[in-house]
Amino acid sequence: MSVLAMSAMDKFPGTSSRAAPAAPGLSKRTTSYPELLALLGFQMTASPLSEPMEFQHLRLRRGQKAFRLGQPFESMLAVRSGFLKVVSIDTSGEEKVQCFPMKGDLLGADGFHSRKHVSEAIALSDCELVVVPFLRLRELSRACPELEMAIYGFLSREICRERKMTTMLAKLGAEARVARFLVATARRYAALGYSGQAFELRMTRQDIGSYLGTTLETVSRTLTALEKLEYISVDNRLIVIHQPDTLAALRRIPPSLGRPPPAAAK
Amino acid sequence: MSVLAMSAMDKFPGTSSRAAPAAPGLSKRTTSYPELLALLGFQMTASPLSEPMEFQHLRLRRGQKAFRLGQPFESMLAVRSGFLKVVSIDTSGEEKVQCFPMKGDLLGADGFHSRKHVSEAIALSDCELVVVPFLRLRELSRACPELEMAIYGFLSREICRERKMTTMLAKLGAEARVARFLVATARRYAALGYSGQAFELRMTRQDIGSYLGTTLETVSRTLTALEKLEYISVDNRLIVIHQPDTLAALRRIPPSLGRPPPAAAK
DNA sequence: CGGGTCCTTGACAGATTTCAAGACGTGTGG
DNA sequence: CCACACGTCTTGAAATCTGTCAAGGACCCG
Repeated sequence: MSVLAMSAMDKFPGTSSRAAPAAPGLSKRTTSYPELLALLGFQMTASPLSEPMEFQHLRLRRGQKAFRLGQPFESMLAVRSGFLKVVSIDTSGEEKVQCFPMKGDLLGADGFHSRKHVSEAIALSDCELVVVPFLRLRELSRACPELEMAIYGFLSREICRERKMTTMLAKLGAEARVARFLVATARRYAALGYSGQAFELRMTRQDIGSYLGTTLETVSRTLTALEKLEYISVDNRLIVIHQPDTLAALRRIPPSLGRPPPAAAK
Repeated sequence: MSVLAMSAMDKFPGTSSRAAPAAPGLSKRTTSYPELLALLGFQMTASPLSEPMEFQHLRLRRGQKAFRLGQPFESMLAVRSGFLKVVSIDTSGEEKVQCFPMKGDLLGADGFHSRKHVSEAIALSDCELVVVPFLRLRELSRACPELEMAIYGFLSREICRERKMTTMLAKLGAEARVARFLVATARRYAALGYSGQAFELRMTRQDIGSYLGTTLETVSRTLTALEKLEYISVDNRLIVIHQPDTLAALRRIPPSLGRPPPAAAK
């Protein structure tokens, strides 16, 4: 029941050499500092480092956790490949999906403050992450003022994103939120060089509902309705977007369309 | 209609010596670096500065804006006294109250990223703010690594707060959100040394509704219901909290209580 | 004393959740 | 290869919450 109840039974990922079968582990592969900057999209003029610096990788299989609630915050994690969800768990046990990180995203910014992770990161597919130790980051930002600014910018961007999220939750109906989620997801895929037109959702309807502040039923119904309107095609988790602009601007679905008419039209 | 449409007609606050009657202005008073750190709650071991550093003040009268949408981001602002609201305005003109800063809060963290303000800060009362130029901050953090960490911590805390907000918006009903808003507001007053039991709201019902993702009517009705339950007392903007713990734990108000019964009880 | 803003309250429509049942899909073990 | 079990997804109907529209009252400022 307590937040701390679990901390004793969880191994810190990667610290044990003889890892349990289902435990995540450090891989022998590494990523160099310049590679890391490129992965995160920090466009900086080279790196003025005296010595080369390498960052270890963390491999996760589907369902494994990159970090757990209450675990001490020691590193940030950059996603090199794969898909995850970050779930916050408040004191009363309520869970909420906070984001769906993918390639190029950086996890753990929320832990800076309390020095403990206040959420869990769960792999939705096999993943390869780059471990960026907090202390290492501190050294680097000292040596390279541009990195410091980039980190400020990164954190600030995260704040902007969260504010957009609160605005979306506060002002839009559930259907519009689902529509925008699809568009946003499409854009993220497109930005990585994949198709922004057709893609596969890696999370369940329930995860989407949790993220968007609605129920899995509403997500499902909305997808069906959007398909009937021919804005999208849905085949289980396969999504094809036909009218991204319409979706992005959508505020509500006319009652008569897509949804079953109320028996007898009045 | 455009975001940029207004930028030309707005004077940058404090830059003109002959300020318009209703324009905010720089005051001659200043705050020293150590004072600023104390104001923001940064608990750091003194300041290893060679030369003393003073920060100018910005005075606002009720209704004036500390910064406007689209204005270049040059400074952060620390609240020394008074109350404000920060309102974001998206491309389609939708406004949403993002937060209600008060003494000790720092405004403008969202502007770091785009180098432009993406929101407006409006004084709900006369205010005195401390202007913290971005570039100055950069110098200081170079000289003082502890400050750099404090800034990371500050930004990280902001992210955590926003995440709590999205969780609240996503998981709680409107009545519970209003109840928690009251408790949170009470705690903020208490943290500043004021009474956390009785206080005055500085914002309108509409502002609260915008902040909480509901309507002013629902806010008003909920306050009335909570008063009937004797969890609080309401006298216009004066709030007295009788049962903070009950309020904090409240999830919904039983239909029969507080609200007018549906004509004939079934 | 006006005029305006802010607040309360009621009635109704509409959106969303809840509860329930069944279909679909996938992976496992026989 | 099939059957089964499980998690996931869809769909329906009813209950509930919340927004919308409307009207009146309270309050403040000039």
